[in-house]
Amino acid sequence: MDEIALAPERTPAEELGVLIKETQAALNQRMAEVLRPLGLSVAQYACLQTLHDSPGITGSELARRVFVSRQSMNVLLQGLEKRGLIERAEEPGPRRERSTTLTPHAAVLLQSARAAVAEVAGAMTATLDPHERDRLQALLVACRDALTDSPG
Amino acid sequence: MDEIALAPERTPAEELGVLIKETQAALNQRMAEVLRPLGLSVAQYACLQTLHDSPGITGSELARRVFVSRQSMNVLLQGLEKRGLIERAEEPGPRRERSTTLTPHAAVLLQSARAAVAEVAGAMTATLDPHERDRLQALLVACRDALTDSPG
DNA sequence: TCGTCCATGTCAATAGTTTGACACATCTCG
DNA sequence: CGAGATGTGTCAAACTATTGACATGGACGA
Repeated sequence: MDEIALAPERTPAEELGVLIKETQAALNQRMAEVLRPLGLSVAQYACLQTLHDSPGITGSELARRVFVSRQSMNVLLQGLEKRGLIERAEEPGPRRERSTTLTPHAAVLLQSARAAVAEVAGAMTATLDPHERDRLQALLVACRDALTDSPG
Repeated sequence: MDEIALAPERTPAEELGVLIKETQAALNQRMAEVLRPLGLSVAQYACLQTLHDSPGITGSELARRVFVSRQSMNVLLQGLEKRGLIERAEEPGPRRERSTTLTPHAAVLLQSARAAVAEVAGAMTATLDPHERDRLQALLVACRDALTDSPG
């Protein structure tokens, strides 16, 4: 009763691709859930967190790290500025860039957000021992680099 | 000169989270690049591929598997229908569902798309031997399940 | 020095997605 | 049998993000 196998099966590599998407989607959803009570979207959190790690960074660089266009990052920053979470330098910098930094208010909020996100991430890797975690990290780095290096 | 470590460092689990996002973003971008010449977006490809694996599936179920709302899946399907890639049953089914199937034209197109995507996925795992691939898959499954089981 | 090139910031238009709401059909349980 | 719960399809509005375009301000090389 089997159909003739004209349709090729899904390769292991493809299954890995959908698995990565599934995992990322689940992680994103859980993060959105725990960040919602704080009034933050995942993109906003990533923005604040990156800004905390690299203060005074430019908007375009921020956009690259968060994987959005610099235009959407701009509107995102406008929203955060209105809420008093960030401050942008008025004086245009070396090129034309406006240095962006977190306000004390944002630093406090970020602490709560970080705790919530860390809990989600911890739950994700709860069943993994440290060795397995390192192994997973190394394998993912290999996949990411293989994807980003090849195109040029 | 060290600042007091009020700001907690990023935990290994969190680094894993951003790594998953980076890998998924890179994969998505590469897929978009190779699918663009075929006139397909990544979402459209995922839709056709899922429909190929499970013919006659309902739109809502399709939306769940592709991780979009059933409303956006609806407009997505409308676009595919106009291009003659899918056909939706007029007769409302058991509940109110309209069975959706691929047209022969879509099957041909999907073959090219599958080949292109398989190449990208293969490049991603090129540096991994089969054993490492299986290990990565098992670890990702553990992470995904830990995220989807806990909330309920 | 000057012209070309690159990068940032921003505006406008467009496309894609989500949220909220409603009608309809089925299932389930009292 | 009947009322509520559940699931599907669809419309409208709001939101988010992308693409395209432009001005501005350095950087680099002839």
